[in-house]
Amino acid sequence: MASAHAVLSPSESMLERYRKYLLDVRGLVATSARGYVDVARAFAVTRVADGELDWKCLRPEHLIQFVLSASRGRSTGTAKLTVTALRSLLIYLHIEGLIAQPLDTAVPSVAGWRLAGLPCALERRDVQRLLAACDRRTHHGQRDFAMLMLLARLGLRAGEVRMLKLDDIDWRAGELVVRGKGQRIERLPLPADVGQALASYLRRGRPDTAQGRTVFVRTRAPHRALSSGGVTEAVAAAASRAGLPHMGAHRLRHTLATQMVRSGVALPEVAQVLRHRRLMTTSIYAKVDREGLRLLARPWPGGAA
DNA sequence: ACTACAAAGACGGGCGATGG
DNA sequence: CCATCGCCCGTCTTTGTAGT
Repeated sequence: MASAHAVLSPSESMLERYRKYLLDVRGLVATSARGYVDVARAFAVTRVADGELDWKCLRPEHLIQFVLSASRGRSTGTAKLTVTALRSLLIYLHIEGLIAQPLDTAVPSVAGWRLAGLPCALERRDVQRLLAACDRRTHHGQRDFAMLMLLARLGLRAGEVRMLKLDDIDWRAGELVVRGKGQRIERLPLPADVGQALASYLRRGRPDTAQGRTVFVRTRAPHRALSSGGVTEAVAAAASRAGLPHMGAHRLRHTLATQMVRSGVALPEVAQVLRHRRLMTTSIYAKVDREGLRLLARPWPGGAA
């Protein structure tokens, strides 16, 4: 990281302007802008000649070359991000007058089929094992148990657990304010057992010296809010203690959705719990359900079974 | 039903506070 | 004082929304 006094290289100062454009003009959130700038940086190094950025000699084949080399051995999703970010950069360069033509249409498209894989849910007893793997006699266990309850019973995302504020819990109404993906804010009913886990952590597990108003803080000093890896880490550690395969926090969200569909809950209701805006997003779990039924139906009457 | 765009989450590697 | 492990960072992957 360059210090405040160091002179930024030509590409770093261009990238910094690009980042500001993404945030201020395009209105992206910081995490998205970061991903775009990362791609732009990788592209910029291919354009450096004699320590200067050279856009004049840029040709469509250079774009194709870059996408191919950046995507080799990567997932289709990553290739798509590369393409999207590269187009965004080319539009920016054109706006800045650095390239004469908006070359974004010269970037090749990436074919990709969504919903190809199936998210795999945990069995009910495995969720119980995961929860039981938290030693609730310790502060650490109190915290992890409360976080796991939010993930497993309410289907929150890891980031939503991390961002939860003390004031987001409405004990009287039995509701929870959730700050979701895309800067959305919604209220969710707070089941009694989840509320109990939270209350127990707040009374006995959360250090008095905790900084700020976030519910969950680091178990070790400084007792500040967890960063993005913290929640994932707690799930992974519990899975390891329970002797379950490695998993992250999102597995619990999948599990809740799949269990709801399997027990016959209507899709719009599942979508409401997951806070999906489009039913199409939820319908992946309907597919899971059909796959499950197909497996059950495999020993066809009259067959070998 | 497709692609593009956006904003997450997962994960390996390594740092450093902490408690022995 | 030093080994441990919870946590952070960077990179890659996955999930979610919108437009056509």
